[in-house]
Amino acid sequence: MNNTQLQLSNQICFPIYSASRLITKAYKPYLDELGLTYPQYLVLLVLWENDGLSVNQITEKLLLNTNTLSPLLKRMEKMELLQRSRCIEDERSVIIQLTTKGKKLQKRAVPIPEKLIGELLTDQIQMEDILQLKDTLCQLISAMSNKTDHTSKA
Amino acid sequence: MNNTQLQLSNQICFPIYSASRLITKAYKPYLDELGLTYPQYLVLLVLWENDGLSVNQITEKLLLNTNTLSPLLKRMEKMELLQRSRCIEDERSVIIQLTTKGKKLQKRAVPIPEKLIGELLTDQIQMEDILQLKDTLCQLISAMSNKTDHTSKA
DNA sequence: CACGTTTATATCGTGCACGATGCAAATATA
DNA sequence: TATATTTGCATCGTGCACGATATAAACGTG
Repeated sequence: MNNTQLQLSNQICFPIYSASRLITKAYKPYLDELGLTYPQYLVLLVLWENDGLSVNQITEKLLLNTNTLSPLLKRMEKMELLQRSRCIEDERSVIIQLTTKGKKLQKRAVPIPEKLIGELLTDQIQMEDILQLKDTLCQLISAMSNKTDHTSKA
Repeated sequence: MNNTQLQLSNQICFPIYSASRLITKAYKPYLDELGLTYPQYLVLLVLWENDGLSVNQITEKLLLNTNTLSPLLKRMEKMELLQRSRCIEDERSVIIQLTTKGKKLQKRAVPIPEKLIGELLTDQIQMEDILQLKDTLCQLISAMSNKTDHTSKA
């Protein structure tokens, strides 16, 4: 059986999966300097942009579930990057707020995106390609994220 | 501080990361029927195309390390999808061979890629966009995978 | 042929992802 | 206002990913 459909080289999903892993790996040396993992960096990006969000609001922005974010946020609290506190108006909600240490980290994170882009660009890949890649991916994401909710219930 | 660079919406890596997770999730219902995870499915894609490869040869095709594949292959052996055996010429190598059960699964996997593509296509995203997406990603991957070797050594 | 080096694989520890489930606060409905 | 339902978050178990390390086989060099 020689199924063209099943050849690895013809799969669209495998390049996305591999690229995601390789890019996370490319981030690592820069994030290591800040003592962060890639998902932790994503949480900080959200909070730097908008501090004091609830756990649920962060799950919506990152398309992650609470069962991923809860332990992640606890680790970040232990690292003294942020503080978790129950919302007064709604005791179910947990509000995440940056500590001074968490806020200060932003300045050191500023140069990272530019460095990463620099590593991605080659003779073959121009900035224009990257932007188009991003555009297509975002359309894919919005098409797919409609189909799944982000609670951890089936 | 209002850093455009650090806005989540301006990151190229976040869409790749999210798309990868969402696509794996889209595969899940189909792979559940076969009792497979997405990485296990990838291993089978490789073996269906070329049975009897060594662990190292599989790591090269999937850009994964042995410390990821070793336990994964052991689980698949326990599932009776494949067999692991030391190579006779070189006792260091482990040869992976599909069992009858592993080979039979291919027939049930054939319709999966087409179904997935069907879910990705919308008014906004045509087949042409998907193919270009794949092309750019593959160039990114080849650019990045040159920078890292796939052993688990630093 | 001894011995240092490389190569192929495995093990360990940590941190995601995520389905399933639990629980308490808030809300809706009878 | 009791009770059922929904909502927000947490916990648990399993399976990746991956850096660090270990181990044995193969290889290279004197």
